Amino acid sequence: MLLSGSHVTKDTRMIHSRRSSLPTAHDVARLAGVSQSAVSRAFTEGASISAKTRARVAAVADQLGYRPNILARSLTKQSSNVIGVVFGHFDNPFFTLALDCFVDVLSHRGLRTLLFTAGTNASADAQVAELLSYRVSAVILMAVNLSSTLAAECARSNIPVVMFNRTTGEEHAAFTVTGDNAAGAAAIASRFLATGRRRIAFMAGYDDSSTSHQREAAFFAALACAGMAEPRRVAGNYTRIGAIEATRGLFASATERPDALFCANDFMAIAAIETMRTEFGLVPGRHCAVAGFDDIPMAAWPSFLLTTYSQPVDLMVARAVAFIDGEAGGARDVMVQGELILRSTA
Amino acid sequence: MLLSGSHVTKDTRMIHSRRSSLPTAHDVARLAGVSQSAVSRAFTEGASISAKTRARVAAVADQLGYRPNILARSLTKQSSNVIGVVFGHFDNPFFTLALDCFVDVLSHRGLRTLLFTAGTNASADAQVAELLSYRVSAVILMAVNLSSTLAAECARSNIPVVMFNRTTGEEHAAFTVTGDNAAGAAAIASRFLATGRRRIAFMAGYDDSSTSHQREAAFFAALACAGMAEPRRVAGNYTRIGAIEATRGLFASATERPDALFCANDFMAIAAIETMRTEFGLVPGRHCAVAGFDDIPMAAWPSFLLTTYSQPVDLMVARAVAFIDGEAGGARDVMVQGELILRSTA
DNA sequence: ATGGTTTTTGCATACGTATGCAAAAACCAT
DNA sequence: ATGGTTTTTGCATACGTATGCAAAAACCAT
Repeated sequence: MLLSGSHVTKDTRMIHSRRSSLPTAHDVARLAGVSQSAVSRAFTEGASISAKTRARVAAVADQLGYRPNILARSLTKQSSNVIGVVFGHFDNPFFTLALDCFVDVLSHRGLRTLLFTAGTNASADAQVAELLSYRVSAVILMAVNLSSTLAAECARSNIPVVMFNRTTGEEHAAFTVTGDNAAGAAAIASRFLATGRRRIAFMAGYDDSSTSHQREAAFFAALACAGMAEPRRVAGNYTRIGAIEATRGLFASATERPDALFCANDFMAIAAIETMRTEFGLVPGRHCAVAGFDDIPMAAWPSFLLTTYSQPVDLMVARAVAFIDGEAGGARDVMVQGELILRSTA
Repeated sequence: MLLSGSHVTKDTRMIHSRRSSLPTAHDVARLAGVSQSAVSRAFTEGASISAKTRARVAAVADQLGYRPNILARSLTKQSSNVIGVVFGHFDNPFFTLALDCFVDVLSHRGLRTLLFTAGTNASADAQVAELLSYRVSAVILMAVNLSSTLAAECARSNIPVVMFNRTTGEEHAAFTVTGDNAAGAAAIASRFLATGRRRIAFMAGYDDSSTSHQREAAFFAALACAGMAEPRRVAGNYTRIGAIEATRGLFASATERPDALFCANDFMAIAAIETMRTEFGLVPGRHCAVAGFDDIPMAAWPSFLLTTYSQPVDLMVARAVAFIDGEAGGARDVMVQGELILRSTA
């Protein structure tokens, strides 16, 4: 009898429900001699239950390996504890850092992250529609856009939408968290002018990006204000290859080469630095000043030592999460201050 | 009457359920004059329903903005379509690339990604326990470890666990996908020897990492086989700062400096290259050969041009997903071949 | 038109949990 | 011990969907 392995296995399984899946609150209730309600209450903070029953339930639950089914809980609670994140730029460390930070901060609040990806400069409509059917508690869009119709649909369902590092033309379509694009661009313009740069160029991100637009506008305005002619403009589309090609375009003709270049983010600026060095033999900071935006960790690496304007990721993430928590005090658009970080490229 | 805005608002809301949340299948059924079952069937591939009813339901659903509640669906279907991913290394591009790839491949199969983070060299037990209560369909562990007891609990619940770029001592505790650590390390040893390197060093990852162990063992074995003395060994713990400090340790004394260094991954190798250059004035590839592991995109950047052994991310991800799909044909451990990528550092 | 076959439909119920409500139990002051 | 108050408990039901089953409808060949 002791050798009847299949019998033993079956017995063990029968402790749980019939399909060898995870045990339910009913299983625990039966074994603990209480009602299913009691089991539910034992796992609910502050529920009406005596310490004794809670302990008994906990013991049995432990024995069976019971954990409440969050799907079922979400169904009755009408809230899922899940935050949908739509993500686009895995190649840019600024965003992977922010994602890391988001997952971490959210998890400390008992919130989970359901991750979606959007094509680089596409709108996140498809992903957000999908997120709606997961009944997420909130949506975070990291550098992706959203149509106003879908934003309205989220609003109608009381699902807050936070746009991270992006703004939208629409009024109050979503919460927004951004760095100080205007101040940063202006600070970099000042730096270029103060260090005697005169043939200034700008490398844009991609067209649908509000950050690129705002940085460009403020940069151009600051230069115009100082009486400079309009700078040369190339587009790197926030990609490495785009930035490399844009840099080649800028320096192709040996005459009229720029002596200063502001790239709309660090990721492109680093590509520009490398291209200037290896393809044109230029020394960034001497032959041509280079500045970026974000202050990603890589900007401080000795290979680059990039001058840039910082976007404090931790703080931006904290602000975004405050929106979700409804702790933003009525604000809908938050701008986080950064600072000019001078290194050796400008 | 037309000015009675609140009345209008209330009316609009009443189309949906009472709490201004998303409409349900019952709402759609009522308006379309069919049963809730019909609505469910209209949204179920291959269900028994006439084209006419399906069209009518679709029209009403569209009008109301109805989407099936996936939480409820998961509850009845006993499967969630959600894959839990536990992630540790946001700083190493190899893993962010892999994560991007995972999310993409999974989404094309209708699977969603619930993302958790684990402390760098910690075990993922807490996260996996949490994942169990979300009734995920599978768990992917990216470079994190899992206790055998929790692996057993997953097995008991029929939840496949895939360890990505990590193996476990336990037999059959989980599926594993790895690169060819042994072949890669051996290839790099050969390269060092063939190019006349004699004072060879190795930089390990962290102690709990099977990849670091396997690369070290094969590297040491290959050198021993060629009659070399045991190489110097430092540990960079797979972090940038660790790698920088380890490099300083290696080159601190001007005598007995190594003339070749194999780092257990590219991320550390790049930090080593920078440190050698900027702090010791050495030219990687000339004064000291440097090799890494992974072939992350950055390894090909002109600033580094790192010789390395590749781990094809796409293929590794595809293999991991095959395990989840049960399409692995009974295999439990898969090793993906890479190749030695010669650039200028070795 | 008939009777048989196939398709479509709705009813009833299940999935696993949370919770309002009333009943039961425990407590407590006298 | 009593009656009142507070705490704890279980019952019943809801959350929103999927699906087996039987009934209804549609189809089809003669």
